[in-house]
Amino acid sequence: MRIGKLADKTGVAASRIRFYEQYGLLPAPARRNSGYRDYDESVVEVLRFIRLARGLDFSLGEIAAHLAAPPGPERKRALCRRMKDKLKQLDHLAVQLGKQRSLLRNLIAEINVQESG
Amino acid sequence: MRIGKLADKTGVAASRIRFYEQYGLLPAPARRNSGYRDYDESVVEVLRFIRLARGLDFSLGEIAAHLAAPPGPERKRALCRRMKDKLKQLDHLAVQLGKQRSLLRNLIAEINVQESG
DNA sequence: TTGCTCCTCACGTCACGTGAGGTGGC
DNA sequence: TTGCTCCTCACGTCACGTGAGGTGGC
Repeated sequence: MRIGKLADKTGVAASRIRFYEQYGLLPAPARRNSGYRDYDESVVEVLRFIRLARGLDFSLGEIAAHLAAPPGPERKRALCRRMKDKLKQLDHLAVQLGKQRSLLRNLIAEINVQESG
Repeated sequence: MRIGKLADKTGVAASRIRFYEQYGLLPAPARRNSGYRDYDESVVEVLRFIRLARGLDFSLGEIAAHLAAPPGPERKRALCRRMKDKLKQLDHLAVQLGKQRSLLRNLIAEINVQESG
């Protein structure tokens, strides 16, 4: 399958797929005589995993570390650790975001009381 | 006052202050014979405003637009509009963040049930 | 003289998106 | 032939941080 089809199937833009390949996240696929990339089905699952992980704000480096490790209980534990760390980061972010929002609401309330600014 | 003192007073790193000057957010200060920047007190307030606005995730472009406009009721209305827009963006972000967190919690729960991965 | 502060470039960061300029394939 | 897909560079994005290499000032 060509890159456009893969992009449609996974919801990952072709330019992004090429970027992941260059970055080393994805193996270089076979090429047709024309030079077009020719993917098989197995990469679909990998790309969907990457998409999920990116959606959870994992960096490409973290994703690469996971994909490079051999499957097994050790990798599973490492993944679990990463996810728990990430959850803590997101919790912290949520707190920050809550502060930003209440500060902003206060500022909006204030500005409507002042004479000018 | 030199840039180091200004950095201490405002909590904004000297490298960042220079960057804001180059970007056009801050007016170029006077210079001593040595070439050192020489600030007066008035810039402290401006920098603190920038710091507050950046903390609320306003872009430098948005901040520049506000600072470039002449003070008065029109600028006040524009600022109010910007703040309300920003609040909506932050509300949206909070929703996204909530989804990310619950997805992550589910994944963590799942992985502890599976045999391996 | 020492050591702290300051100066100006210039490059790196992160994860891509977007052209430019060219070609394959039905 | 048309028009869609694909190719490879190379540069832009955003808001800085971090050197390199040099100098002022007590």
